[in-house]
Amino acid sequence: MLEISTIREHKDRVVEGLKKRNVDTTLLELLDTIVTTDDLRKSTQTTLDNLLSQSNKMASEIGQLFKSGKTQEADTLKGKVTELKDDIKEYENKLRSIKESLDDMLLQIPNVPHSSVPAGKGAEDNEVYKNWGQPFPQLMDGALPHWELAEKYNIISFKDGVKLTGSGFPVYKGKGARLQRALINFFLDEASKAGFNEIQPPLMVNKDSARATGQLPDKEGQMYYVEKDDFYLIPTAEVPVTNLYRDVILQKSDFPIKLTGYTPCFRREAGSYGSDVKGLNRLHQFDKVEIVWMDLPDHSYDVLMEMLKHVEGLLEKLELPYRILRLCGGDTGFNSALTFDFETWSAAQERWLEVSSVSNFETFQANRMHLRFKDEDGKTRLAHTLNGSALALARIVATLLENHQTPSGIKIPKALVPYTGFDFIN
RNA sequence: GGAAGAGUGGCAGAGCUGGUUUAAUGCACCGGUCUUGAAAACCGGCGUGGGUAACACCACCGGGGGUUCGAAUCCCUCCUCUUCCGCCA
Repeated sequence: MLEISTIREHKDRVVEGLKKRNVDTTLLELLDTIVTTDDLRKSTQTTLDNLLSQSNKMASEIGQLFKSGKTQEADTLKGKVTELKDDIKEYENKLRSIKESLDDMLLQIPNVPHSSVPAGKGAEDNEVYKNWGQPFPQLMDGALPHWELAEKYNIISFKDGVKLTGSGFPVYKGKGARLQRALINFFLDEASKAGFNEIQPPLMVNKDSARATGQLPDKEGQMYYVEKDDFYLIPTAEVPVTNLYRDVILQKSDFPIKLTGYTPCFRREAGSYGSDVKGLNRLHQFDKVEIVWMDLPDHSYDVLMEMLKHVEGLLEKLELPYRILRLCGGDTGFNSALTFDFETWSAAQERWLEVSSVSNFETFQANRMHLRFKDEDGKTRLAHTLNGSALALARIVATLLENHQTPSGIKIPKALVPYTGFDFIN
């Protein structure tokens, strides 16, 4: 959520930024409405405060009168306060509805993109920031897509997943299961080496948490919901891990806060279809190691670069060709100011698969979460939050299988062998 | 799941027979005096948000709602914690 002060003081910058997102012009008009509604909020609040002040004063006068036995005077004063109460009720209601509509409006405004973000509508306008591992390794004749490899070597069963639960819930078996576990441990170890503190969070969160990181209200339909207890299954570790710092005021010396966590991720993926959902490409449950970083505002873009380096290192150790995209305005997530997507080349499918998304939210998320720190002058200011996948398992497994296949089986990258305990799947 | 008790400012801890306490006091923390320096002592400051040029002022005593002229204090409800019982990895 943007701060109203930002909209007030830097409206030009906000408008310019939102234009890069290719948003509807009504959204730009909303900015003015927000400011005028906020003015109304202030004046209504002031009126209400004055009424409350009067009523407070009278109430304590009544107390004094009772004490000194002047019951009659007290009673007449009571009548006066009762009259005030109608006004107070009225202004309280007015204020509440103003605040609600103000909130509704603010929730519609996405983050302002960073100056480096190119304008654009969608994926076709993203900028290739870096390529690695090209030209692509040539696959042998008769190379198979990962879902066929999975079946051939009996390491992943989509069919059994359907039987147990439904589509999008694969079952990993034997070396497939072992490969999953190896990747999780590899990613967690690499994150630990890079100074991220490992967290094992709950896999369900309450509404407050889902709201704070921005899943609610906009992405409600994407989450599995446990009605009886009012919990949501997490769509990413970002939600519980970031929420550790909800409603927290830090000291400057507490930074940097670097966290990592492995969790399964649950996504309903309503409306997805076609080749998109084939095999491991898009699942309802997948494993992911997430890194979350909170820091001072003036560090956050250095931090973003450091996070990129970390993810690059992982992909290179897994010997997977990848590219990094700087997302254009239209493709950048609602909460993000700057996002880099990592895509690995799925050789057999001949398409790119997104395996990581690294973003700087600046104060957008912190504002909603109330994550702040004390500045030197004693003022509380919003911190910056960032996060990224490091990495998302299922698609990594997909490209790993496809890219490292040989006529006799699948070769495990050297860096992973200590974790799998085998170097070949056949 | 059942029963009882409890949730107060960074921590500890009063207040809880409703009105000079609209949050005492102690510790911690920050500034000052004193000191060669430090400690001690003393003086002052010391929560969050709204609001103001700055004050004033307003809101917040687990969350939400209610009673009352007035609620940390009474009532309802939810959440959490502790203890006991039940169940159980």
